[in-house]
Amino acid sequence: MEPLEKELINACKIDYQAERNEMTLGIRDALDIIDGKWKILIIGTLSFRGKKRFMELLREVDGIAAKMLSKELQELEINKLIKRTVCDTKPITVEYEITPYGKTLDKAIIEIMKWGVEHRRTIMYQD
Amino acid sequence: MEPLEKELINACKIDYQAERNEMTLGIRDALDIIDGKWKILIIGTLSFRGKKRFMELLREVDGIAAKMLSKELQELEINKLIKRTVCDTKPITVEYEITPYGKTLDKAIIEIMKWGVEHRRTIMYQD
DNA sequence: GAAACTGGTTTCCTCGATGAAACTATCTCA
DNA sequence: TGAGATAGTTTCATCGAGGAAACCAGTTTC
Repeated sequence: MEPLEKELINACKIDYQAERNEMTLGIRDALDIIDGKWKILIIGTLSFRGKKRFMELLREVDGIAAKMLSKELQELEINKLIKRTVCDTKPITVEYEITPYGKTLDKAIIEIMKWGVEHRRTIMYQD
Repeated sequence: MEPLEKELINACKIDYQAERNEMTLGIRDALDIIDGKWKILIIGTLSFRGKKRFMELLREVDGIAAKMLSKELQELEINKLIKRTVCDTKPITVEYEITPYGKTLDKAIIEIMKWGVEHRRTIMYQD
């Protein structure tokens, strides 16, 4: 095994019995949940900008269609990453907020975002 | 703006002029590149297990079809995340390896993997 | 009474992602 | 001479992601 892979496994606090297979499965599982164009943006919005109502999300997550937003929110709720609350206001409003479990994704999202921002700058200033 | 978002922007070393918009675009750009079921697995394999030949990748990235692998490798090469080298052996072999630029994705991949592994354990031991 | 806002659902459609399997071409070894 | 390994490409088919727009139901305002 590559020294680097050992280091990585260590970083992941994965016992050596588990190793590669569990890492691969881990990536797969994570991708199943955060897959697609929208989920990370939705989670990021709720996690870093606080709770939002449906229409607010529709406006803030640029370009998403109502159907997609609705579907993605349902999936995120099933996976316990966000919480949906119907408020007894008139007209009724619905609030979506990140759960403590959803917050555990912060680190990963921040790393993706940091890389993306750097990448975008790299591309813009080359050529 | 939420205090958390300020913190985040700080963490991203993004100047305050850029803020939200650049963060959103960053996530989008990152997703464009690492999107799909396979790219992170391929990059991870090359980054943590060292250079591989086509057939080795076909065997190690479980479940991928030759056509997909071929296509994904081309895209990753275009984005300068991996390097393709034709070796003058008989029969000719082709080596794929991660580039220094590709290595900059390590942190993000590790965070995704760590989350995925934890998530997998959470799911397995609940119920 | 009509329009506008809330939070969705439903229907219809298209296009691209992905898979399976066959095919190409070169080289080696038995 | 032909099987098997190298690294793909090509063809055909399917299925689901995602978008556009209409619709629904309740409330409130004009």
